[in-house]
Amino acid sequence: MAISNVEIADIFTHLAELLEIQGYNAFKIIAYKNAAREIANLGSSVARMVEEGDDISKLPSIGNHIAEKIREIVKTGKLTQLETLQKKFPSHILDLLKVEGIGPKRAKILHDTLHINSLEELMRAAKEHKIRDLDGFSDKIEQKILDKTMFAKKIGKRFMYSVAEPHANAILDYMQKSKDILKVLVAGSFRRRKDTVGDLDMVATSKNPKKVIDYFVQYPDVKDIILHGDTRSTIILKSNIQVDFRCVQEDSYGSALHYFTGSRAHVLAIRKLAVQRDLKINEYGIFRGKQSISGSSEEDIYKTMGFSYIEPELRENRGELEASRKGELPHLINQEDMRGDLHMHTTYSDGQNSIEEMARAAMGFGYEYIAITDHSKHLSIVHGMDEKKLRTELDEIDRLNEKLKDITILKSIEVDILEDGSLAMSNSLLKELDLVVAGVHDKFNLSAKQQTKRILKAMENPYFTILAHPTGRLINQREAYSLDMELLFKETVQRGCFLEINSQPKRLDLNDIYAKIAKDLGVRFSISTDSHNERSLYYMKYGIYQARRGWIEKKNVINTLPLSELKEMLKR
DNA sequence: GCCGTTTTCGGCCCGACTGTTTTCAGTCG
Repeated sequence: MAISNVEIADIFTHLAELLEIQGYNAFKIIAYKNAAREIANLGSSVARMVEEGDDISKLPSIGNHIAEKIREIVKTGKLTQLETLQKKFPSHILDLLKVEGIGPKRAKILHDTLHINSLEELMRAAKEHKIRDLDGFSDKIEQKILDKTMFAKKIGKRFMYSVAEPHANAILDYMQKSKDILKVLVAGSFRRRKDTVGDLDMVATSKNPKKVIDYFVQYPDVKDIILHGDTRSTIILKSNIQVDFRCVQEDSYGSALHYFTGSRAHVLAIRKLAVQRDLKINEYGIFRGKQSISGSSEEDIYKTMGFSYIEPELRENRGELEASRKGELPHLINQEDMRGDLHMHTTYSDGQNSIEEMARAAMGFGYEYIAITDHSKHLSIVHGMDEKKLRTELDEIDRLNEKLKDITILKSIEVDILEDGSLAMSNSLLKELDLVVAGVHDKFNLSAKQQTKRILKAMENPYFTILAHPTGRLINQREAYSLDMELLFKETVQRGCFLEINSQPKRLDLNDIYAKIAKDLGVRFSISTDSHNERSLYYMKYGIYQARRGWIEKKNVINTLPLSELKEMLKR
């Protein structure tokens, strides 16, 4: 399997950080970081481009030097320059940078004078008061390091969107009660609906920022106050989520919101364009000389720079600026577009509610149809159905469709794709179903070649309809299994199958980057909840968020279709 | 190391907060 963009990007990030600690030219370091970001965001596989002889030095932020390094990485799987550096600096030294208050300069001093290379060694040195007398340190900084090192070790993970969400809503609610606040919003990756959130960024307007900040740090759920200035503050909640708060005057709201919504890559790209036009953009507005010419709303910012409004989910510098300028931005899908949910479980397998309970709950969402997709019987699935049990379930669905007039229950199954690519249910039964959702639930460690072959073999079955959670990743728990994604996407289109965007908060699989690649190759999707009880049907919104980040439109999604059209679509 | 609608050289996004700083370096986002 060729090396992934993320792995290549990581190599350049590590290279940049190690060079930074060594005190190399700052702009060279920025160049490596820019290259890393560009590669991580790229829609197509860099390794594949290299193998096919494309000129990667034409890519933004990639010149001849970095292109040569990339070719070395693709060819050998590693970068000699980085290996050499790592021999000099143990890999754990980069952990020091995760401690609040330690940047490259202080990390270098700690390494050079006290030979500190890990968080453990840092903590020991701080406890023994060896740090306070170093150049650039003090007893106060030493104490801060001691406090923060504990924290750095605990964290290091991003929070799932659904975990951050209630905290974001609660603190937003609290801030709205301040009488000094005019407007307030949660910006950052949360507003961009990213599947994981590193911290929460809040932006507010007020005539009296100081008062607002003082109110902010009194939030009852605060564990620690990191920073407490006149216009900004940073706190840590008891849940260990960091919240950055920024307060500006009302005529700067648009630019502040834009800046703190990010992404960094998106904002930097626009700032560069501004510089080319002799303008300056900061969080207070767009300036020509000292004259502010824009800033009160985001629409204003984009218009001044010659763009149509760009939805937060698209702001990743993945082509949205060019698309906006050309008037080719997608019309992103909305929750209201959904007419049904095509993946859910009942007590027939590992779900907690009956078919009727699930159907009635779905009616509450205004759905026209649902598909019941209980598990097939297989070693890895608890309470999976055999043929007899599925037959019983189908009979019950017939009775319920007679009884319930406002919703149609489609007959389906979540069938296992076995290691040899066959499906764990006989075709004589599968052909009676309206659709077949199939998924991989074991043998995650096959090689990319084997895993891809397994799934493509399964798709040869004429009753195969939708591939469930295509990469199997679980956020913060399990990596995606190795697959040749582009081949999978092309074959999916070729065979008239569909890919799922699974809305479970810990799955969100396909993710945004793959969804966009797949869409561009003509793949159509099902966005479904994989609900195991009636309460989780609302997960649909998380799947929609992920789809929007993947530039997905209503027309790309089959469960936005009216039932009659959906049925046509499901015929292979 | 990258990049170019005055440039193949000389720039590189921009500002707030902290510490102990009397004018700024380091860090962070």
